[in-house]
Amino acid sequence: MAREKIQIKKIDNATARQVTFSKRRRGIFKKAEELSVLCDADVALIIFSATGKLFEYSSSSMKEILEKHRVHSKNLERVDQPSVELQVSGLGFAYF
Amino acid sequence: MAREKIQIKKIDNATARQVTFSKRRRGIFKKAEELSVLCDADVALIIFSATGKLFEYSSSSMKEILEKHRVHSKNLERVDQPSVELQVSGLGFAYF
DNA sequence: AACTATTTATAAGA
DNA sequence: TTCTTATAAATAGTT
Repeated sequence: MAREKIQIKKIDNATARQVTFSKRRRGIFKKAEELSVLCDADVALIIFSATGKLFEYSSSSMKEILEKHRVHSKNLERVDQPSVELQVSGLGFAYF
Repeated sequence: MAREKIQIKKIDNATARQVTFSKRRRGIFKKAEELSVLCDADVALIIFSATGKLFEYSSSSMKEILEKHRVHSKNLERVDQPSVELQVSGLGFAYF
């Protein structure tokens, strides 16, 4: 989202991909934090880099959020996609 | 990020909070999807609204990502914050 | 739900 | 990797 518009597909160049990963990882962590604060939501974000490195953010206890998630997942009711463009390779769900 | 700059604190008005939650939730799901595609990363995002409703996104199998996370968490090595501004109430970690 | 002024995120370059 | 900056994208307030 900057000097030039880019296509959302895997970045070929490994160095460029690493740079983008670092920048966007920071960005999404910030978004997660803002969402949790602004909307009083509980947010957990887990990211594994292509090299297997783990990065995580949680607005409260990761352990508790994942446990709450486990309980909710037991009684899944409906599914929802995040947006039309993201339905190709991504999976968006909403459980109630 | 729009007509006026806002402070990152809980939105008082319940209706406004719900609207912002919906907008930003879509935004962060998109960011999660883009990050996973561009950087070949595996991403899991779990959001509980203030009313307890669960929304989740995962670039691949949520179950598998959480299992991989569980294994990684067993041997935590170091901690890292996402950004200076986000250290107040948020928790940012990186395990290697 | 749609619009748009403005802020924010970020791609490319230094 | 950190900084800069032009531009794309997200979004706050409004309708």
